[in-house]
Amino acid sequence: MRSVYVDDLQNHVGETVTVRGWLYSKRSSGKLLFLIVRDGAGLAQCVLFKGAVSPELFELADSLTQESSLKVTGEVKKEERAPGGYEISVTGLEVVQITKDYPITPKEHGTAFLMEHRHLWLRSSRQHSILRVRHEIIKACRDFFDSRGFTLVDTPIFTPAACEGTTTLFETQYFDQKAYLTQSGQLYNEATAAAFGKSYCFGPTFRAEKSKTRRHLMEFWMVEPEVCFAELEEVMQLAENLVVFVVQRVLENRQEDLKVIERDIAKLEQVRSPFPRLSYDEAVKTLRESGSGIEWGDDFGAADETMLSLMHDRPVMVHRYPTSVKAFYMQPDASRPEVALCVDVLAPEGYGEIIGGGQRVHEESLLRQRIAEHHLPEEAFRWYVDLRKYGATPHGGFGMGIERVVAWVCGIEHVRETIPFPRMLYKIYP
RNA sequence: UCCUGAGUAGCUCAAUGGCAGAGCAUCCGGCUGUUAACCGGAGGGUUGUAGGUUCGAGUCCUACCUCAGGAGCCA
Repeated sequence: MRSVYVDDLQNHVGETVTVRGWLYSKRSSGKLLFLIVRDGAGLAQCVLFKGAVSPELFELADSLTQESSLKVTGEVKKEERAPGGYEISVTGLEVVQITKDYPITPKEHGTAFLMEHRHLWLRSSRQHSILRVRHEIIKACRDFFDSRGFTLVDTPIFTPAACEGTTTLFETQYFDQKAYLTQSGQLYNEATAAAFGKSYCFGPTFRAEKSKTRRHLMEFWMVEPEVCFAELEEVMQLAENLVVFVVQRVLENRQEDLKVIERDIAKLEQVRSPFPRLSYDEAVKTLRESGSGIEWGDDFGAADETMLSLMHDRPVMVHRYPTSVKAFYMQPDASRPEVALCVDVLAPEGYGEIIGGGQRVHEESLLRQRIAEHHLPEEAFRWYVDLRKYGATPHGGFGMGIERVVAWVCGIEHVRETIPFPRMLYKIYP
């Protein structure tokens, strides 16, 4: 018998096919039995009339429990009343395993309970849709860079030194020496960009900060492009184009999933170029007028970022932060060295920072000075300084946090639902 | 790390210091077009842990544990 996936049923109307999957739910009105079968591609309603099938088959179907694995065979019919528009009239059923006491029932549950059962929660339609949007976003990022001449060049997960000296890193043993899990591929990207002209990396990132908010994970994914000869303006344009492209692709390909998640599509349709741009100076002025106690020189607090994010209907780009609140490698503005040539992209609707980046220091002497000022180990950065000795160019790039983008695009509260198995503060199960 | 809140049936939640409850799930019965189906019945409890106050504690007090929300921290 021909096995098909549920999203392909429309091409098999009138044929007898087999669907392999799990029982999502069951409804019965006496001699009429509806099985909703989930196969990963979709949900299919399967129907049995007592009398029209053998008593054994009806009995077997009636004994199925939620999440039992099975192979169901029957004729595909177009049926308006069925979710998805197609229905299978069951003529055969093979039970692979009867499931007992599946913990997640069709009723409501708290997030603590659901996170404890994350390995099973992934089967629920809402979680399933969120992760399909995540897949689309990741694929869109790769397509965006691949079609613009970027080369994917992966950067290492194990790194030899606490590079920036700012974030707290996860320390691990690397034979007889200490190593740290990467907090960013950016420094290595600068080396690969000088080899490939423009490059990007896409991988997991680790931060040991004890952050406990809806925007933070200990392990998350970042896509980081780096472009030689690019100055701040070019970096900002690239970031804007990427965000527009990604949102557009989700709107094109994942309408069904956005519907399941109940996302307000109109808000995403507003995400078009050009994005509003705001210098840090202007942002501080606006925030102070709105009642924030922020002083020039402070980094934005969570409330400030949310406020800025709520002021616009599309992502807003904030550029030229004070050099003192940014990383050591940020290139200072030549006309105003107290500000850095950097940019953050804040997603609308209160979601906040999804991208951070800018132009990097490209002069050897200035970089050496910065390394000294930040008390960073000179030896660990020897290779990084080398990049400024051999064919230095102005260059820049940014990092985009995938989970924050998924949370924003899906319109969900917390980043923990945007990654299959979130690593949270003190929580590493399952 | 700090602040706030919550832990009661498998799940989601009620219960003025005075008999431990409901809905869903499970099991049994009924129903030929259901959409979180519906209707009837049954079983299901060391009220997070340890101590204390009280004639009497799920409820009040103390400590601890766990979870949630937020802050700080965080290219």
